Amino acid sequence: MALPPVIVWFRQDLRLRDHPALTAALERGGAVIPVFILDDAGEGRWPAGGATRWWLHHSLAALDTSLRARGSQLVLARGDSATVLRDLLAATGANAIHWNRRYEPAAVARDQTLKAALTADGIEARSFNAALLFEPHTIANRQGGPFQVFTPFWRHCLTQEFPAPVALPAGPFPAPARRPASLDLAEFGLLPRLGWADGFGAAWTPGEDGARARLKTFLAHAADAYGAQRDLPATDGTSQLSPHLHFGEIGPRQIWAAARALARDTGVFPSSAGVQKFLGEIGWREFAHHLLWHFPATPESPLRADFARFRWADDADGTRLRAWQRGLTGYPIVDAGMRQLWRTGWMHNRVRMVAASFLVKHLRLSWTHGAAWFWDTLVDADLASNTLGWQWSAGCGADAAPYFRIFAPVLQGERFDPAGDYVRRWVPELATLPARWIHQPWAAPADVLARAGVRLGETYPRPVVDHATARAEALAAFKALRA
DNA sequence: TTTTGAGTTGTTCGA
DNA sequence: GTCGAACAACTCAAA
Repeated sequence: MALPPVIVWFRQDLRLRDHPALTAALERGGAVIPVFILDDAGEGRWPAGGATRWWLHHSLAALDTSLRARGSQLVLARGDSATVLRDLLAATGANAIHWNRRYEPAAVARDQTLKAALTADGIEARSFNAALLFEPHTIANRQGGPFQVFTPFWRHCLTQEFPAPVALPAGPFPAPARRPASLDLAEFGLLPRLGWADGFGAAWTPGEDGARARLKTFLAHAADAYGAQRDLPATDGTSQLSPHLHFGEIGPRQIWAAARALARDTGVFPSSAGVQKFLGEIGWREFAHHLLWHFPATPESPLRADFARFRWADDADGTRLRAWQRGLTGYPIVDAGMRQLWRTGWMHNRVRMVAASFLVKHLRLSWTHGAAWFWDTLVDADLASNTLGWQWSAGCGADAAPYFRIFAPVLQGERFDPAGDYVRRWVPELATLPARWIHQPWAAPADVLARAGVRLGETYPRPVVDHATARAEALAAFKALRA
């Protein structure tokens, strides 16, 4: 009598290496049935946005290819997760389900209910940690509560131990006697009907192999210089691992192990200040997930409750929001970022901060508008990171920027894109403007504009708000909140 | 137990 | 041109 098969429920862990749920299933010795369920309703208010759906399509294809190379294949299903899993149990004779945990409020609630119900019915439901260095409930301050400031959080984390990544299971994977039916990937309808994602494929390689290649390239070429280069949007100074991390094509423990391996040559860990800074970013991702787990209302509500009564600007017809979304604010660094986002599904981190500050401070539109737009357009849209980032920018979250920190778009452009290469690339109508004026075309002499073929208000917009005025109004509005 | 110092990413103003 | 101060308020942890 063969052992009953085990269902391995893939979610945001689309890899085979360092996959504790899969490894534990294989160790039982029976067949494994890998399944992915598209369950939008189960995501609560945050079903995957357009750009992440594009990524998910390709990542699922890559995972299926990897599984087929091991004699297995990914079962695709759509609908209520619990119902699908119950049907699969019945159809395959499986008596156990394994999954790696998620930390978004809707997923946590769903998984807890499901686990209790399955256990009550005698089905073994086991969950594992593949997404984080530490389980959120194991990291607490002296008072026993969650850290709300990054530095003490991370300092504390660095004193704690976490397991090494789980090795790639040896193949082939035992297949079940009865293979359940699967949808075709195309039936998920994850790819956009319109062509807005046409440029994504040139920029990204979704899937575990793509993630590993990206990490390898980054550690070999960019990590040591990360500290300085990461702030320059015209260069490839960042790791660009965020979408791979979101879908769990690679996990933080693997990244940690790879950085440690790199340090073997020097005998020092981390091997350089750049690597240390990069690992700190892994720490921020960790911080974001822990905060979301502790404060599940934060995707919609400010962590600092007094912000709920902040008076945002009136934008009833959506003019301001649309100008920001389309990259037509008249501030080149902001517009370049918003257009890079639209074209590639990604925006450089430095420019995200500038664009976010501009929306919240200069346009005084709620951070929730920005969070919603990023959620739909970023290939790395992640509820934990998106929430932390926007609340940080607005000054209403954990360890948030002080209200008077208002990024000056011209200054930021001149400081971090001094030659204007980034602006030229994404705002082609300014491409031939000299660097002296490229971050403030409205101030350029008429003959300079004419030679560059720029007609303000026609080929490129005038600034939607005046910086000095908007800054003063934002300072007053945010200060009033304090009173 | 209480006090104290420090804390991702900035800008402007005035000396 | 450079530099320090001011722009709050609160959490956390070390002393």
